[in-house]
Amino acid sequence: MARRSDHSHDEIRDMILNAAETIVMEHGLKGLSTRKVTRDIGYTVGTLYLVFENLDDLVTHINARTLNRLYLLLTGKDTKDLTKKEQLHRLGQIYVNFAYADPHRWALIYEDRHSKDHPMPVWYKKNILQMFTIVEELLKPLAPTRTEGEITQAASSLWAGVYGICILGITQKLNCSGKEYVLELVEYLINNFLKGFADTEE
Amino acid sequence: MARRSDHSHDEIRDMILNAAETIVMEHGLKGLSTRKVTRDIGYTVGTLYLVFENLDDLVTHINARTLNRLYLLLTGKDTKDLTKKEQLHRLGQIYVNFAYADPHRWALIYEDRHSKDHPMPVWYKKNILQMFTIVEELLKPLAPTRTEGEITQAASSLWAGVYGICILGITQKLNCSGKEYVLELVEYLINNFLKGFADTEE
DNA sequence: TAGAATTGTGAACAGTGCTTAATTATAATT
DNA sequence: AATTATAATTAAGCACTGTTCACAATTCTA
Repeated sequence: MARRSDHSHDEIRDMILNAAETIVMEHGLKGLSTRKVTRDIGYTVGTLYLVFENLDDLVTHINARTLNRLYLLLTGKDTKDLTKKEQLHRLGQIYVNFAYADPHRWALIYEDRHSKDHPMPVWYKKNILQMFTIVEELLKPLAPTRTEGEITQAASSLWAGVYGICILGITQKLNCSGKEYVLELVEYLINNFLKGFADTEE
Repeated sequence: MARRSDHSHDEIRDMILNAAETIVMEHGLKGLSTRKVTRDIGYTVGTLYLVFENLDDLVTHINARTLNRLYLLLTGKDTKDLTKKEQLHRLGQIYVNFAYADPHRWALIYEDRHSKDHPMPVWYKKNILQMFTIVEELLKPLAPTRTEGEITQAASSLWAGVYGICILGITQKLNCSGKEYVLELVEYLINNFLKGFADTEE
């Protein structure tokens, strides 16, 4: 059959993304396959390749969604009554909670390794780096004397660190992997880092 | 043919590990397959399953090798003339250099996700955690008043952070991914962390 | 209503992990 | 030395994978 128009191009795109996301949440990347996804939405493999370049492309788009969701969470809460330092800790908590809420979906962001032949799309890399700018904005007022380059460096350093704790926790590579313990570790890292970095106590 | 005895059980094991490691170094986990590995050593698939449980088991053993190599590097250098703080920085440098020397092989450690059905073998988890104890030993004299639990926490927090920087650098998820920049970030993290953590300047 | 355009299919290709019956070379026994 | 037993290795097979593409089915246009 053809042009069933049961669903528009964009609708199918969304259906595929939703179905794929569900599979990932339940079974991780290993459980994801083109046939499963399209079977779940009542289509066949070929259709997927009308909407996405290939499976990697689909994964990239799932991750873009995840990153956007996370971004909204991180920037959403009203935190004007908190000090910058407290806001940074809050950021860490949201991050860890997000990761632990759907480990598979979150970890997928860091599972797709883009080789030299298949590099990250530019728009997607922006999505990734967006994260760090949130941290930069919070670090700026904590160290007014620092240059922009130093702020960038500090944000990269600290937030990559937070990520590291988080992923090692979720993949059971720490001596203790419960969410509470990971939250503690993140708090600990931020605290100590700030003692070395911040000019003020605000 | 049978019982060729061209190679002993253990020899085949090593041949498989070597061949697999080579493939991983050149093409990453995605390039690794049972057929390729066994073809490379002049055997057929079945033989692999005589020596390893399955492909995941093989990967685990590759990683164990990598971890041991790394452990030897981290504990090998004579650093008695350095302060504890300097030794910690040296540790970070060795770690980053190791990762960048063979990114695929190093990253493989963090690519095998063990699910609940297939958890990490206990002996292997020990291999992983071994890393952190090196850091603990260096942190102890820097903060003599802290309890053992706090030292463990600090080491986990700091070294998971170092790992995070490293993996995000290698997988191009930082604004700048050169080795030199990653070395800077690691130095930065350790420096600031120690300012918050250490009791002494030694 | 005929023809053009588009949408979706599903078979095919080359690969994957893993299992297992059959085969064969050696070692042990008679 | 001939035979039997044993263990090593294979090759075929299963159910799956990503990806492509000639074709079929449907709708739009003329």
